Amino acid sequence: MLEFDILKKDSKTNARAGVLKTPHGIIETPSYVVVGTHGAVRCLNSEDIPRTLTQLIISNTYHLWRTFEHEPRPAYRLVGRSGPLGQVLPSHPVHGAGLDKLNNLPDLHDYMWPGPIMTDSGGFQVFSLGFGREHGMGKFGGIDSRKDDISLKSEKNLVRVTEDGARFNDNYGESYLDAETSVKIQEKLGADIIVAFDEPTSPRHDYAYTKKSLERTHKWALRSLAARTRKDQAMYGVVQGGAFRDLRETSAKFIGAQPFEGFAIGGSYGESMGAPREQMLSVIRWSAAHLPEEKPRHLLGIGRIEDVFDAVELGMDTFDCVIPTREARHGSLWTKFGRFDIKKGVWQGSHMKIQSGCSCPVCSEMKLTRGKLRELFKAKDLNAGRLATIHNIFFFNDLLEKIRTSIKEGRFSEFKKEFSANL
RNA sequence: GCGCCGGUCGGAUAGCGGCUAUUCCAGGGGACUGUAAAUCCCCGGCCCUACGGGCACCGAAGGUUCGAGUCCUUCCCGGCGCA
Repeated sequence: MLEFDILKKDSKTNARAGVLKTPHGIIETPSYVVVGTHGAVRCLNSEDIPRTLTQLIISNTYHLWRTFEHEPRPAYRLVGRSGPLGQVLPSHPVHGAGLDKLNNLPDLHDYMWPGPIMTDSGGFQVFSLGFGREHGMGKFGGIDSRKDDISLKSEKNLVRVTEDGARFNDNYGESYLDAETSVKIQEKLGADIIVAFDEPTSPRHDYAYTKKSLERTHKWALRSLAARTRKDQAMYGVVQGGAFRDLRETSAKFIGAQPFEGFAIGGSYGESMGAPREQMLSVIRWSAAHLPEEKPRHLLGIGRIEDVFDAVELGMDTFDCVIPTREARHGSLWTKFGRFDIKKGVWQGSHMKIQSGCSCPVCSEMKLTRGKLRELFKAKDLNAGRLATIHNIFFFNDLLEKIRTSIKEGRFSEFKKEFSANL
């Protein structure tokens, strides 16, 4: 169901280049994993995805389960079917809702794209809708970046975690998710790689809570394994333990010893115990050291370029992150010299390409200028987000391809240094 | 010339006697890390001993009032109508 071959190990670092084989295609690693939470990469059509060098997409158990239960058509497929680049045809209805929640869930390979897919367990929502909100913590940085006003940082905790699972109270009402339900949903969604149900802890949780939560996550991991009925899906176990070294090591040893086909490192990195970034790198170091070397390792939710370079260096194989897609929608376009905001006045009427020499379809086929893209953003044209998203995803995937090549050619460290210098 | 209507931050707006003048757009700045995010936050007249404070301000000038963008008078400007 999942084969992983390491083709080359870097001599100076723990970086490795490999191939991950799934029933729906192969993934060369290290690889970026594009986020398609609701069963669609936001702003893109199924036809756009193959043009972005994408190898693997991650969708979310919680969101798909909740939206398919309540909405006939998840809102994020509104862009429509694509025609030639630059055109959007009227959207087509996507039917899903009915009476039986689980029966309505689509197989993501039919619904989203036919290539390799992974699904997250919904575990992150236990945190992000729960203590994440209560503590004003996001995935990274320790605060909700959307709010400058400190009084607004803390919001209502919408989750109640018990030993058995998590009770949610979101916009749709109440719901309950546990390891068995998550696996059942993930089996219905049919991804090539599914993830064990876990509880990420907040950086503001103390040692005692983090330890207790970790024990729960381990229990849920075993239950997730036991709940499996399909033989064609791989399952990744998740290492937790906050920023506590002994807990991370314990977790990596425990999870690493279970019959998972791969492993993931999860968590939220905040300011409580030193700089968030250093904290994350330590966590990867502590965890990776105790995971079986021959199996694939995924870093959950991490995604800035510098983070990817460091994570690759520490032996991680795949990374998923909303940065390329979200920033694209928000007007941040990536180039090898860093990112720029396409909405700024300086780009009005500009004849410059997004990035000269870029071989993404938007730059090389459409030859879209910054001025034109800015115009689309200003007009709130749906193609603005779409074209920006295509460019950004291509940029990240292309970068990872270069990283792979550099590892295979034994010059990863040099490439990292060289590329980082321009950012 | 007469009569109506109107002049509020770059544009458009709210405000109908009560303390720091509203909102939207445009403009400037910033954020975004297993997506309740095609989103959110900040700035936007002048001055200062600048995480605070002072002074202005609603076409202009007077007036009424404890208090006026808001009421009155005159003037200026714009639109419409009538001569």
